[in-house]
Amino acid sequence: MTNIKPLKPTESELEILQVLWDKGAATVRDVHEVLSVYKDSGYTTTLKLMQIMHEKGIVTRDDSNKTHIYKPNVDKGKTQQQMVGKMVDALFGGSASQLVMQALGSSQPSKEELDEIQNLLNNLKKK
Amino acid sequence: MTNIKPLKPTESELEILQVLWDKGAATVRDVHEVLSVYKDSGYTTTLKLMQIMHEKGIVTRDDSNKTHIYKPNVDKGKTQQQMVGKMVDALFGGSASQLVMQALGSSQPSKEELDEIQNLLNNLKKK
DNA sequence: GTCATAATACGATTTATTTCGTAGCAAAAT
DNA sequence: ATTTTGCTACGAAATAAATCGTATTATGAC
Repeated sequence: MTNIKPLKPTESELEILQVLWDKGAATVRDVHEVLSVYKDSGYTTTLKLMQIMHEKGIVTRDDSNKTHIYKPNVDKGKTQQQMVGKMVDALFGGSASQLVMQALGSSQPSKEELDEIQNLLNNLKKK
Repeated sequence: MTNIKPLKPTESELEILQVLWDKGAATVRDVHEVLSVYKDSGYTTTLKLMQIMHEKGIVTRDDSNKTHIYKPNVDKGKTQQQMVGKMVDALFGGSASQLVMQALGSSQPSKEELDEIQNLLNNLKKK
């Protein structure tokens, strides 16, 4: 069972989840190493955040060894969906396609990405 | 001049901006009336928030009369772009097309919307 | 076995955000 | 003219989020 109620991770929690989703499992140090590339907060800050996330149930952890191993306990897709939904409501008057237009228009998607989107679009059109 | 630096409106500020973008201009009471449909914070809370937004330059106001008139001072499109960008970074590893896939996949776009997106897609492909 | 290293725990502080209460004032109603 | 109403100003409290410092402990190197 992975997440039931609409949790709303904070900004920092999201950054940490990114890493956990990417790696599948990681220690605090692993995560901190990644974050420290673009943030300059200290190690214990990351530690504290991950401890809080554990309390909240956002991550699980294996503390059978001295160095704990953390895993995400919320589904990436579900979380994305929730956050996108919130943004669509808050900023695009409920219209997801408006958001799509905005996102597509102001990024530089590669040919591969465009093809991928085209495929999805074709599938949607069939129905 | 409408906004230079990447301002990042808070959650509440975004709610207020929604109303201002929609109405073009509004008094504190106007805004509060709308918000109070789905929030239950008091009038002075809305007032204070709008005063802060004014200090920050997010809104302008005409205080030549006793009842002040507020207008948005950040561009809706720009703000959407910024917020979407933030979300793309925070949740989609920087890939806008991933966000697009997510948004498209989990909404039910109408035929018209799909066509509109297709057009945009065609334009992007030309380059 | 001692020491250095690297980890967790956790309280406290800082910073940001939201909320409200109270005071003061102008305009309208009586 | 007095009262009531509806507004702004603004300090302060409440809440939430992020940050850090210090204490403690386990593990591995020597």
